[in-house]
Amino acid sequence: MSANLHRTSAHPLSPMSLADFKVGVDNVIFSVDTQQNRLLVLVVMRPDDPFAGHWSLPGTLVRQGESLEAAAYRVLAEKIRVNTLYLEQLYTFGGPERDPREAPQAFDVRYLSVSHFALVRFEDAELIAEGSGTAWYPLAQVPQLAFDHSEILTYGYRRLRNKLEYSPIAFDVLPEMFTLGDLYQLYVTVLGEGFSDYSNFRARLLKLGFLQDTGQKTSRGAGRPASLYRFDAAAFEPCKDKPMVFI
Amino acid sequence: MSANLHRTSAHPLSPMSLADFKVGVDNVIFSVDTQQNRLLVLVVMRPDDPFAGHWSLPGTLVRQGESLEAAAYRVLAEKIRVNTLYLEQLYTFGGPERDPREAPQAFDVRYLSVSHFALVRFEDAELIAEGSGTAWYPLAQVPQLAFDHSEILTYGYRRLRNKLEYSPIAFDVLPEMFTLGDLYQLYVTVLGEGFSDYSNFRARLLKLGFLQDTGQKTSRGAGRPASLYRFDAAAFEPCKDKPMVFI
DNA sequence: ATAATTATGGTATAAACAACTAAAACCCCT
DNA sequence: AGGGGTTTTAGTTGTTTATACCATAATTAT
Repeated sequence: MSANLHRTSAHPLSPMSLADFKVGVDNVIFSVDTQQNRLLVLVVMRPDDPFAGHWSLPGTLVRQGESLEAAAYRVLAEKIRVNTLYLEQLYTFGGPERDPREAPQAFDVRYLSVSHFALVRFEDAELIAEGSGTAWYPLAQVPQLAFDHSEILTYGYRRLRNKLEYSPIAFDVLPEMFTLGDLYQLYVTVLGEGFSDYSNFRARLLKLGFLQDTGQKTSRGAGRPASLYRFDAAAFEPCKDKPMVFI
Repeated sequence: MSANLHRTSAHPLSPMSLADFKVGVDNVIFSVDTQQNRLLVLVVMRPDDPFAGHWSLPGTLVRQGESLEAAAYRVLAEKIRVNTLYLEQLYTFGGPERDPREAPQAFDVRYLSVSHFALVRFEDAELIAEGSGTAWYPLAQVPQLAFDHSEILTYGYRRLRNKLEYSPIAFDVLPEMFTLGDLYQLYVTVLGEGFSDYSNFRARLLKLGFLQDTGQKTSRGAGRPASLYRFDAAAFEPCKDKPMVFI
């Protein structure tokens, strides 16, 4: 190992000191079932040890020449077929004790997890190889997960709430045209009630000015038909970094 | 390489597909010089190739048995002596082309940077080995940095602004007792003016109720003596996740 | 028709924001 | 000792915004 591998310190390295890593990505993939108003998380059954037979977040090890983001998209694509989604990096978990394969004496390999967070449209998210160990779980009913994945999930849920409050990610998973009721239901399902009643939510969102009325109406069951709106990304620009709702 | 190294996919691996990583941490270390009202960034001169003679963020490779956070604290401790600080993980940069040592054909090692963000108290941050390649630069005058470190710095500055707006990190680097003027100056130095004038800033912060008046006064030069306040962490709890100022 | 249901468009009240003004308590200088 | 400059402190006022609540419109179900 040559000295210039060491990037910033001027000290020469003792040959045993650097760790070698395998880097994985683990995805917290959320979806909102607007039929049943449930917030769902995608989990997979581990086929092999360690934690064989336990649920975990979908993940993979990063391949040669593959970016972290590409690996995250690949994991997602291996589990579900979906076109409409939002994905971003979440946090990197890398303590030396997070994986039981890293026995204290076995200092030859360490595992690092660059976790990602995704929100996908439930209606067109088609599970690949359903029944064989891939499942949507309502958030409150997700079982204990392998490794430190439960901790990652907690972190991801916090990010989801934050994103929904400050970013227009809802429109990445809503249909092209949607009603204000659809939008409100999505928010209630994720954030719970108590952030705003429907009437005030409506007034606030419309005032922000990035929802354009398409003129079309929809009639779904009883009640007055609702107007269909479209998200106007350009008109959203001034609203960036400002909260859309207050929790 | 045994099959159970592969963590979640059921497919067997071709032996060449996984990447081996060296993992580094690179720190964006900010400090506020309240004497001159300047926001400073710590940079170090690279002694070796690649980018020998260029400035970069202080960083190091992660050692065996060392957590990411521990590595970040170690880098910081190697460059400055400081007791009072805030540190958190920022983002992980890991594209396969971010380091020139990763030649397209040389797929044997990849470099990953788990960047961290820190804010330290300038008054008791003592540079180690000053003159020999460690320097505080005002943010606007930071030169082009090695690798993708300029991008990391931009990311870190965005995080700093965000943290200051929503979190009580200012009190991690202010003295135990401080005046409202001190606090305001810190905010102005980082955020620029235009978020609130001093009078309204005062009224807002005091109303939030987590600043307790110590009863003591300080007299620094001309003008009426200012009250000294202390940050009350317990009283801050209800204010968590609510913005302290509006940009 | 009538009731139930859902969408829409308000109002009133209280709180918060923004710009500004005035007083208080110190320093320094003559 | 007194007056001018400086900085902290404490407001005032007009405008905007959040919150709770209500009335009406347009549809489906009975």
